[in-house]
Amino acid sequence: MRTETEDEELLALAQSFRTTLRHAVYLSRSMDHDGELSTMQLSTLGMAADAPLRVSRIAGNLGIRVPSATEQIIKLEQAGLVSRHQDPTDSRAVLVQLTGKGRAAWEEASRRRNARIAELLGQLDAEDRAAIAAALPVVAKLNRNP
Amino acid sequence: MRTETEDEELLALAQSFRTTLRHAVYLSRSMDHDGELSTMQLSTLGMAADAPLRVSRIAGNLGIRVPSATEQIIKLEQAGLVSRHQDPTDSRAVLVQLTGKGRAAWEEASRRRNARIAELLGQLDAEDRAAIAAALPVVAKLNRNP
DNA sequence: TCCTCATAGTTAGGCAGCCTAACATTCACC
DNA sequence: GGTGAATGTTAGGCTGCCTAACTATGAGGA
Repeated sequence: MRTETEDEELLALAQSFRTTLRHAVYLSRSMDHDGELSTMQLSTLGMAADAPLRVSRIAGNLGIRVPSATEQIIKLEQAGLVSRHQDPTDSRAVLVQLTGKGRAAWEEASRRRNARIAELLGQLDAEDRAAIAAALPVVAKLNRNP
Repeated sequence: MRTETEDEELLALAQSFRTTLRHAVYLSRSMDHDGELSTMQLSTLGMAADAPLRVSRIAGNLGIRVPSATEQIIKLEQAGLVSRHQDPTDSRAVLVQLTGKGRAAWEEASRRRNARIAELLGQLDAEDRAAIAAALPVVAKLNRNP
């Protein structure tokens, strides 16, 4: 059973969390112009980097609908970064695969973006960095729950 | 002077941070349909809640350009949530002020959104919540630096 | 005073990214 | 073999951001 005080503390934490979520979105947006690839496109490439992936899986992982994913993938295809093939085990499905150019672009953009974030995090002292490091896995949990 | 190992650790942290940033954006987007007000609109109302605010200040706080802020504010005005007045001390400037209806809508939406986040955070154990709480102020620092 | 430059905001036009609805195709199962 | 589910694509629309161009006002010097 939860007490009233605990509920109030939780709400206060939620309030701060909400503000920080907004900050995170700004941060993310400010990172979004490191070159030609948007964050979403970068994520898409990153997913397909390990193995060819279905459109529906990409959409699911990105948290967007299938038509929106199709749109992004078509753009990436037109840029020569991915190729689309029919899934041999299910002709309805389409497998999205990185091209050589796509892999190179992904690695380069990924490297550059990590460097920019590292620079940002490098301005923090060790204690603050530790706080960040401890919180990262927890945020991932939050996304799996709902 | 920074060692190579430290640099590598920093890059690894940056990589995780980047992933989590994406998670945060998803979380934020999933919160974005709790009613009629978008996150940006909610933030705008929140800013004007304390005192009437200039359009340029709102844009700056939101991290967007002035014309984009004007657009949002006009929508809020049309919805009857804010009013716009010429600044008496500078006729070029426009002060954005909450209406009664705007304040009520903001409080209601804010309360609802906090409750949803609290519910999410409530699923975490105390240790995880502490990790989140410790990291929140650090993210705010990151936004002030760049 | 008047001229010039800076500042505040709006308008116009464009683009990216997301959505739903409707559709074709294929699969799975009875 | 026929029916319903699953996978993508297409079409159309909306939101929210941007830059460029404009108006109006303020500030400061010749």
